Parts: sequence; C-alpha cells; structure tokens
Amino acid sequence: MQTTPGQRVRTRFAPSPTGYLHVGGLRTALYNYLYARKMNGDFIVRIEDTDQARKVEGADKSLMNTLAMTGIVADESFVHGGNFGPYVQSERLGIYQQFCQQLLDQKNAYYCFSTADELEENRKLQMKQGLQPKYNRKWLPESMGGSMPETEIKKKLDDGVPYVVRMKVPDYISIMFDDIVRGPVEFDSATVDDQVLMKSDGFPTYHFASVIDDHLMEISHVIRGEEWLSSMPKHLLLYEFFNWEPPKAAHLPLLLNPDRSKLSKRQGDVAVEDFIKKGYSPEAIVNFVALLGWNEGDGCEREVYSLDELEQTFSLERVGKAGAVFNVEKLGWIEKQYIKARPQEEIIRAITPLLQAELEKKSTDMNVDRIASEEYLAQVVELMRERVNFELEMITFSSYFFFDPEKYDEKAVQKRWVTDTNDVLREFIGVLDETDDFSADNLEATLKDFAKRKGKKPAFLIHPMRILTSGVGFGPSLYHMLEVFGKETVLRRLRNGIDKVKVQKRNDPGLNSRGVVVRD
RNA sequence: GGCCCCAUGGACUAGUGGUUAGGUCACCACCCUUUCAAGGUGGUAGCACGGGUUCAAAUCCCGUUGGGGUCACCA
Repeated sequence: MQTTPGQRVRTRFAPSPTGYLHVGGLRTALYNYLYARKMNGDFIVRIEDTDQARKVEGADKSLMNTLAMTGIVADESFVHGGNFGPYVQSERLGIYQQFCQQLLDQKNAYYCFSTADELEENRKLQMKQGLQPKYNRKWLPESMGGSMPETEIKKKLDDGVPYVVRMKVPDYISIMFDDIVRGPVEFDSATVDDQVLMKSDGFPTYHFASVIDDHLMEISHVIRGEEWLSSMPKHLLLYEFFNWEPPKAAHLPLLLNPDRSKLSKRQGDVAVEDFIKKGYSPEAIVNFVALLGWNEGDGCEREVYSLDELEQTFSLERVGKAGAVFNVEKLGWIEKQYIKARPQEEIIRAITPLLQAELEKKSTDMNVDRIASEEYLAQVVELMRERVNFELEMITFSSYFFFDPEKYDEKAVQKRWVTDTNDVLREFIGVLDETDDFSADNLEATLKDFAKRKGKKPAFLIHPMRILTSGVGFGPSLYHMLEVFGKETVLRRLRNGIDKVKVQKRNDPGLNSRGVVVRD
C-alpha cells in the first residue's frame, strides 16, 4: 500500500447530493479547480452520498451541470471518468468496510451498541453539567482500556444487534497541523469525541469516507470551508492509524450573510441556479465569488477577472482568513462590467430566445421579421448595454423596442405635459410625416429646428416624444431610439398616444397641479 | 458552555515596523447630458479596545471585547 501521495497536485470538490450548488460550494469548487490548474494538477469531483436519508435524486447531475455552466470542469468525476473511481461514495462501500476492519483489528476502533436514545440522554446530561457532549465509551472493550467485557460484545454481535463503529481517540495528546491559510493550529485530543466511523446501516460517515478516499485518490491538498476546521483532528488521527501521510489542508474563510452569520438560505438566494435564473451570468458570479477571500495582492487593483485569468493568477497563499459577506450589490456591478464588455453577437444569441418567447405571448404592431433580425437586435444591444442590469432586460426592460406602449407612465406625463404640449406635438407629427430621413442626426436637427421656430426649448418636445413612443420617461438617446424604431412605428405611436394623453381644464376633478390627466 | 478560528470605513480588500492608511462597491456633490444609464472630478467614512516590545506599530507579543464556526449513526 502506498503511504505517500504523489508529488502531483490533486484537489477535489466533494459535495453531497442534497440539493443545488450553493455559492459557498461554488467558491470551494472554484478554489480547488484554480489551484489544480495553476499547479498543472488534477481537479476531481467526488460525490459524497453517504447519507441515504438526505440524498436527493438527480442532485449529483444538477451539481455537475451548474458547475459546467460556470466553466469549472473536472479532470476526474463520475461523469468524466478517471483512474481512481468510482467517484461516488455509495459505490465504494466495500472499500470502507475493509479499512474499517483494519482499524478494528488494530484496536483503533470498536463496536458500539448504544442506542440513539441512550446517546441523546447522555448528551443532555453532559450539556446540563456544562460539559462538552462526548460519548461515554460504554462499549469500549476491556482490551482497549474500557470496561466492557469482550464476551458481552461478541454476544451482541452474534445476536445481530445493530451497531456502529467508533474510532478510539487517544487521551490527552496534542494534535497539531499547519493549515495553509491559517498557519499552525493545535487541538487537545481530550476535546475530540470518539467519532462514529461506520453507521448502523453499513455506510461510512463523512469523516471516515473522505479520509480514505482522499488517500486512495491521492489528493494532495484538501481545500474546504472553515466549518471543517474543528474536525481536522479526527481526520489526522485516522491518517495516523493507517500510517498514511495526510494531504495539506487549507480551510477557507466562510461566506457570510449580511448579519455575518454563515451564509444560508432564509436570508436570500444561495443557490447558484437562483442567481442564474435572476439573470446573473456565470462569469460574473465566478468573478465575484473568487474575490471573496482572495486577491492578487502586491498592490493589484484589478476587479474583473475571467476564469482564464484567475487560473493564471490564483494562489492559495493569498487567501484571507476572515469571513466575507456576500454583497449582492457588488455582484450587480460586476455583472454590468460583463454586459458592457460582452461581444454583441453573444448577447444577441442569448436574448433571441427570450424575444421569441415574448413574441409568442403577445402580438406586436411592429414588423416581426424586422425586430427579430440580427441587425435590429444589434442596434438595441448597443443602445441598451450600458443601461441594463441584466442581459435579459434588453428584452423585458426594453419592451418598447418590440411592442407599442400600452400605457404611459403617469408620473412622467404629469412632469412633462403642459397646456400647449399636444398642440405643438401635433404640428411636429406633421413635420415628421414629411421627413424621410429618420437618422438620429437628421431627427435631432429637425426637432431642434422645429422647436426653435415655435419658440420652445428642445426639451419641450423631447420628453413627450419619448413618453409617447416608449411609454416611459427614461431610456437611450431619443434620436437614436427613434431611428431604431423607424418612421412608421414612430408616427403610429405618436398618433395613438396623443389622443390618450389629454390636457384638461384647471378645475376638472382628478386634475394634477399642472392640469394634466391620463386617459386610457 | 467547552474547543477552535477571526478582527482595516456600511460591504470586499491592499498594506508584513517608518504611507498624508491605497483601491473597488455603495453613498453624497459637481461636471457631462433631453431622460435613464455610462463616464469624469471631488467628497463623507476605517486600523475594535487596553497593555507591552521598539527611536518608531494597522503591522510583532499578551490580555480584553466583539463576531463566527464546531461540538450528530448530516455533510
């Protein structure tokens, strides 16, 4: 049996298939992946499905899918294969049993027949006395320094009474190790419980299975969340029992809720899929999560990193120690950076299906072939890319590029309409009707010239024009927007809209301070 | 409660004995501007506290406080 893992860097992400990929899990996976890439090593995904009760059907596949979306690919896994399989713990039961027997033979582990009720009672008692709850070693055999006669144990075994196998933690020894991110850490074995290794259903516990698999799979670096730090002594003891060299450990700072507790559901989304569903792109999520607890250092002030760039610059040594609050606002900012930089074709490819779906839901007065064309979408993209929070908003948030407005933002109307607005507007519609050049430049010149002739400021027309043609009081440059809409659409929208927005006499009930009322 | 970890503005962080404590998000103001964004300029705001060590401490040591994690036949 090999006792030292190879020199080659091999990292692993070991999720349990109990649900969706958590952003904290994503970061753990990412750091493992990045470190392996940086060191020209291997990144392994291992499914830890030793808890049959919590196992969710299909969760393993969905985990891999989400991972794939973010660009993190495993060198070895249950889908990618590899020389160290199987990569699913429930398919490795025989292996664990074999090693468990070895520990039993070496008297590093013992059978325990205590029932759940007994343990619970014991725990309560100890808690009451202010002690750390620990197993009372009732079934520790005489041969191992306990008080249970071997005959008693044999009898239970022969009777087929369900049991559990526990490791025997040595009394009062000091367990020390060097954590890559935390430095030297020391535990007293007296504070370590006789951990269950094999459950009564024949499945190993996490602690046992992961130690064995990490060794067998020649994992060189265990990179995981800080919540595992306090179980390190158990794992180290196990390596000791087997006379194996433990992998290097790096315990990552936790991702936190805004109240600084461990990031959890309850306080918002935590599943990577939820963020993707909301419109965040995998690149932005990866970028953001990478920066939570790591930075390039050396005065580097970069904030935007592609996966490739992270692979080049990542280092475990520069991972911080303190927990980091998952701040969605900054994620949003990063998302915008990506939208600004993303190639036009890519965005068009992404939003086209969304547009198709919208077009199936409702009809439009515009020319469908035209508004669904690449040329048209390209113009929309360039007008909107700096104004949207998410790619999908180019369709949803900017529906006026595809559908005539059904209503007009009342507040905007109230703010922009005065008594003679509609009169001037009607006259301007006439001017537009005779204009064939609907380029932004010409529209601007035409509007400004007309306004001047009427003794009005351009804004007098600009705002009402925007509201009538788009329905809302904000958006891209009016002239460029109208150019994209095209003459036919612009005139139709103006004519339809002007009759719906009417100026009323001063004492009409329901009148606002400017004497405007909106009618459907 | 025991054990372990952590500690720079509201958030993410740079900083490893000598800096006017730097950057990003958010926030505020101004500029640009038809609006909304984007962009530009400027600004508010920080080394948890107390002791040491040192000529000198955000940086090293100790303590306090605060926060977190963990104490399952869950991972």
